[in-house]
Amino acid sequence: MMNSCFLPTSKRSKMEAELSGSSICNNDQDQLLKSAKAKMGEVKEENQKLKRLLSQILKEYQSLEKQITSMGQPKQSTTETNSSSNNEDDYGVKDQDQPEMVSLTLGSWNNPCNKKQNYDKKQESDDSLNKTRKVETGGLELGLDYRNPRVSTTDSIKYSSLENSNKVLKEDENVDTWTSTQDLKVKENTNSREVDDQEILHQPQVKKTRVCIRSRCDSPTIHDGCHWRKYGQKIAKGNPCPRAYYRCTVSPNCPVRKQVQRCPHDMSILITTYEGTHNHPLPLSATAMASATSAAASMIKSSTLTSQTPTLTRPGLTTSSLGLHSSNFMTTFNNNPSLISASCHNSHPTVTLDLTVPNSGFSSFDWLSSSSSYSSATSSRNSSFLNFSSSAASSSLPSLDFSTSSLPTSSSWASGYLLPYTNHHNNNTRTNNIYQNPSNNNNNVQQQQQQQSLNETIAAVATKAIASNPNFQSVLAAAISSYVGNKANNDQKMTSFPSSGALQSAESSRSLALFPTSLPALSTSKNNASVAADARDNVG
DNA sequence: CGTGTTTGACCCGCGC
DNA sequence: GCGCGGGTCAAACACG
Repeated sequence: MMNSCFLPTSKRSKMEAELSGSSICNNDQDQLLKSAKAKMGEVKEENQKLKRLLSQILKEYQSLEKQITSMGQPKQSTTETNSSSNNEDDYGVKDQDQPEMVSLTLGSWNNPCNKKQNYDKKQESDDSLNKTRKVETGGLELGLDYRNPRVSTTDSIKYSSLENSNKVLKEDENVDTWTSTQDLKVKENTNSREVDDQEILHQPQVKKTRVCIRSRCDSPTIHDGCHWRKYGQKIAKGNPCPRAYYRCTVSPNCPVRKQVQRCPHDMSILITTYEGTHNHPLPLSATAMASATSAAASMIKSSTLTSQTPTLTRPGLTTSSLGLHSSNFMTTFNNNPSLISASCHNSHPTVTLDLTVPNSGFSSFDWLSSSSSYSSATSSRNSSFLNFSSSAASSSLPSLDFSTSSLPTSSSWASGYLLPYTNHHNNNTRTNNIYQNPSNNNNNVQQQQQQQSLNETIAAVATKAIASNPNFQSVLAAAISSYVGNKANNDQKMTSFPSSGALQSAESSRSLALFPTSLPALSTSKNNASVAADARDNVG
């Protein structure tokens, strides 16, 4: 803004001339321009392909939707779905009164039939003693549950059901690598991936998967959209800071626990450890965190990211050998080995997502809506959101917000609505955000051009990252779910992307801000490989 | 009065 | 078997 306003006229005109292409360029510049134009063309082409893909999947979704609503026993088709659809009584709210819920689950205990028993402490104890938990209860589940009460009260669809194949569900089960059960050994293993899994299975019994998130946070705890009740506090050995124990109180029987502790070496770092799987739908505001944690677990599961985890990762299985994981998203993690890692503490497989690493893809994981900030939220910041922002220059991921509607109090979560990127978010504190407020007085044409170019570049990068992800189709499905729900909800909650870009063209005026957090989180299925491969090829 | 927090006691798994 | 440490319970307390 400064540079364009206060540049000498001659220099400015020269720059403008260069931008407009009227100046005499040497061959290099010419080639650069040509290559840039070619890339722009590729991006546009990619946009069209994505758009077609999206519409195709949307059709698929709608047809499935019709099938499910027409089915007499809709729940039978979603036997792998978590128990959210049966939890109506837990909330005392009928489906039709509930806001749409997206349930991201991570961990085990996904057997809805034995849910109550599973959460019973004694039962858990028995399970741990038996050491022969069944696959259904001991497996690590990663699922997305979409509930749209306006369509049907029983259309709780696991995202993978969109894959239109039972094989997918089977594959998803087999993806579990951290189950301790011996039963898995009995399973027929016919492909190489399962052979890899076998190596994992030989490790000693492991407990529930934990996801540890390290983030810089001043408030006592990060706000992740769920409602927690503190039930204990301990001084852990080796750390002068007390460790607080929380349990999820969104549902009375929810087994999810959370531990919060300050890093002994850096008090500004808050270490939050999640354990267990929510047995209830999560508000969208909570799915952000669930996405992040699931993403970590998913990525750890699908490839070797660090050398710190010889027992939990798959030897010999690298991103290149996976082939399909060579996205920018993966690159982001691979370039920051400390960003995500897996370890095993007290037989708990633990995924650590370090959001304090500078210049990472998630360099500033801002939980602006910390519990302490809710009560003091002003009108200018009544929208709670978390932000996976990144440095535009160094990151492979664009800055995108995963926003939700405002939450009324610190002790209650409200129904979250997916609110795509809005500029007013940037007016607050994040000055390094690559998207600038267009209402800035210093804007001029050149800056707008640069902004647009930057946005397009970012969109291209995002598109590439998205398209090259094997979970692309699932993400699209999730996005569609979000889209469908929001469409029926209130279009006024949706705002358009600030500038033209791939995402915008992919879904008319709606940007899919869901992508950044849900990308790696939604699926462990390998069946998206073909889609991802196609997309990657298209991206080039 | 309902809800959430604090804190000492207790339980249990693990290592020696 | 014993001690240690992590995790949980539950009564007392605080707060709106």
